[in-house]
Amino acid sequence: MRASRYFLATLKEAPADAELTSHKLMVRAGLIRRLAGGIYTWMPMGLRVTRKIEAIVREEMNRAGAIELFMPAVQPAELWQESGRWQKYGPELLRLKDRHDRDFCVGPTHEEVITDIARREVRSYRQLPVHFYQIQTKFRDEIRPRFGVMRGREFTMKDGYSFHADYADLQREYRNMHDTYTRIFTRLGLKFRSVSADPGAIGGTGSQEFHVLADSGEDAIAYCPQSDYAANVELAEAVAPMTARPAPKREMEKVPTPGKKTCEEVSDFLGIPLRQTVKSIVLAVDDTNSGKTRFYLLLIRGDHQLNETKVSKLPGLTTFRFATEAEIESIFGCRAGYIGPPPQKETRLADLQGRSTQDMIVVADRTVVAMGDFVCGANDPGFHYVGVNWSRDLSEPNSVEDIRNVVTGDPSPDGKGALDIVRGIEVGHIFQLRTRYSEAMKASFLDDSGGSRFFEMGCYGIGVTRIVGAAIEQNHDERGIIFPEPIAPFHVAVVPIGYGKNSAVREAADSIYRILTEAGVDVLLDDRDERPGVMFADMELIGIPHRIVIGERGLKDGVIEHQARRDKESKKYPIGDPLAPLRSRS
RNA sequence: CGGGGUGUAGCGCAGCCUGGUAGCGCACUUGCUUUGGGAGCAAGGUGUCGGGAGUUCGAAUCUCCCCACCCCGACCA
Repeated sequence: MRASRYFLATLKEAPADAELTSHKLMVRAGLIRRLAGGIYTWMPMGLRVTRKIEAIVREEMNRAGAIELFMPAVQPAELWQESGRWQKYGPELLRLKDRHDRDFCVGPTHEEVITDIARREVRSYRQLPVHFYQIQTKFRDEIRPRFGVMRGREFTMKDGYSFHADYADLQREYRNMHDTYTRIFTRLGLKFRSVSADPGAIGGTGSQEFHVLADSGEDAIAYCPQSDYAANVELAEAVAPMTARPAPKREMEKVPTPGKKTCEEVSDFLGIPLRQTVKSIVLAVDDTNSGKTRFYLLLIRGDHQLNETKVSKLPGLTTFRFATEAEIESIFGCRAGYIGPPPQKETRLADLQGRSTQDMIVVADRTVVAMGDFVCGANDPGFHYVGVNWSRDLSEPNSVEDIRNVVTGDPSPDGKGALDIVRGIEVGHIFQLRTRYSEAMKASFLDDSGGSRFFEMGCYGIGVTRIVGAAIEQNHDERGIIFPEPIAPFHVAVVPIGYGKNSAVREAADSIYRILTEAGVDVLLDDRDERPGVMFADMELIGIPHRIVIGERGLKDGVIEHQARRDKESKKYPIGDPLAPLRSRS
C-alpha cells in the first residue's frame, strides 16, 4: 500500500475525552473515530487490525472443528421471552419496535437464535456434536461506556455455540475450546491467563475467562504462583482463617470518634490497626409479593472489600440492593458511619416505622468471626466501640459466609500457597451452559434409543474489537503503539527520504516495495515526501513492527536501514536483499 | 441512577469572574525556501461560542431549562 493513496488519519493530540492510553493511541493513530457514546467507526487502519484478529480466530475455530454461520443482529422478542431473558436481561438489551409495533432487540448475544436453529434443524443424535460460530456485531447498552473500544456499546465478537448428546461430550468440547483459545491468544502475540470465572448473566455451570494481562485492566485476577490456581476475584474463595478466635484481652468500651466515619478514619484516629476494625454494610431485599423489605447487616473486616457477586449467591440475597441513607437512619437511629452490630443486653436501638436492629439478619464474613477485641460503630453518632468480642459482647451472627474479595497474601483455596493479584482485560469467556437454554426453549433431539433429550450446550466468546484495545494497553511506549506482528495493520513501513526529488531514492524505494509485496509482506510505502521526522513519528505512532529507511546516504554505500519498533537503533543491510532484515528476526 | 466537571474553528486550548460584537497553537490552502526525528517565512480560509428561552441598548460572558460528553460513586460501614 502506498501512503499517498491510503488514508492516514494520525493526530498530534488526542481528543480530551479519551482517558485510557490505548484509547488515546487508537484515536491518534487513526484506528477509530467516535460516532456516539461507546460507538465507533473503524477507520481503514483500525479495520486492518480487526481483520487480522478475525482471520486468526476463524482459522483456529475451523481447525477445532467449529462451523461458521451468520445470524441476524436484530432478533424478535418472542425468542427472548421464551428463554426468560426479555425480562431478565434488563436495560442493557436495546429494544425496538418495527412498523407493526412488534418487539425486537438488537442482539447482545445469540443463545436464543442458535438454540432456535438447533431445535429446528437438529433432530438426531447422529447430527451431534455440532459447533456453530460467527463473527458478528453485538450491541449492549452499557450503563457507562468507557475506555473507547474496550467497553463500547457496539462491538465485534466471535461467539460459538456447541450442541451435545451428553455432558461428557460437552466437557470434551469445553476442553477443546480451552485449548483452542489458548492457541488463539498465543498466536495473537498477547500475554494472557485463563481463570475460573463466574458464569454471570449467561447462566450455566462451569466457566473460564481469558484475560490479557495489563495494569489498567478492569478485572482483578487472583492466582497462586505455587500452583495453577487462577480465578477472577469475583469468584476466588476467601478461605476461613485457620486460627481460632482469640480470647478477649480487654473490656468493651464506647469511645468518642467525632467526625470519623470510615474505618480508615477511625483506625487513624484511635491508633488501632485497620485490620482490627469491622465495617457494617446494610443491604435490603424487597419482597415484591408482600411489599415488605428485609434488611441484612453484613460485617467485613475494615481493610477488606465486599464481594457483591458472592453476596448475590447467598440464599435470600439474590436481588439485594444497598439500603438507602434514610432506611439506615430509621433502623439504627444514626447515620451510616457509626452503625454496627447490635450489642447484647442493649435495648432496641430504634423502633421507627416498626424496624429495629433486632430484626436484622446479621451475616459475618469468615474473617470477622475469628476476630477479637475489634472496633465497630456504636450506633450512636460520633461513637465507636473498641474491645468488642463475639459471644461476650455480641450475639453470634445469624450466618457466617465468604462475602469479601480475596487480597494479596490470602491462602490459595487449593491449599498450595498464597494468592497474588494481577489485573486483566477479559477478552475471552467459555461456558458450559448445560441445558439452561435447550430446556427453556424445548430444544431436543432423539437419542440412540429413540428417547427425546435436551441438548447439552456450551458457548464460547471472544471480544474481537476489545482485543485491539487490550493489545495496545499491553504493548505501547511514549511514541505510540507497538503492535504484535500477527495483528499489525502493516508488517513493514518503507520510508524513503526525499522520495519526491531524488530519483535514485525513489527507484530504490519502489523496487523494495515491489519485492516485499511480491513476497507476500504487508508493506506501507510512505511515499508522501514528508519530512523524515513526520514519517518516522507516524509509523511509530501506528505501531508498525518494522521500518526500512532508504536515503541518499545509505544508497551511496549500497545499504538500507532496518529498525524494529522496539529497537533503539537501526541496523544496515545490503540493498540487494530487502527481505534479509525480516528473515533474521521474525 | 446519584454527584462533579466540560462543551468556543478539524484537534488541543484561552477569553467568561468584571457584558461592548471572538482569539492562540497545531492542522488546512497558496507561494518561496528547507529536507535523516513532528521545518521556516509570507499570505489566506475557517466559527450558529452545544441548543432553547430570558435579563440587557448590547450576551461566548449573567439567569433558567434542555442536550451531549467525560470523571467519580453506587450507599464507605
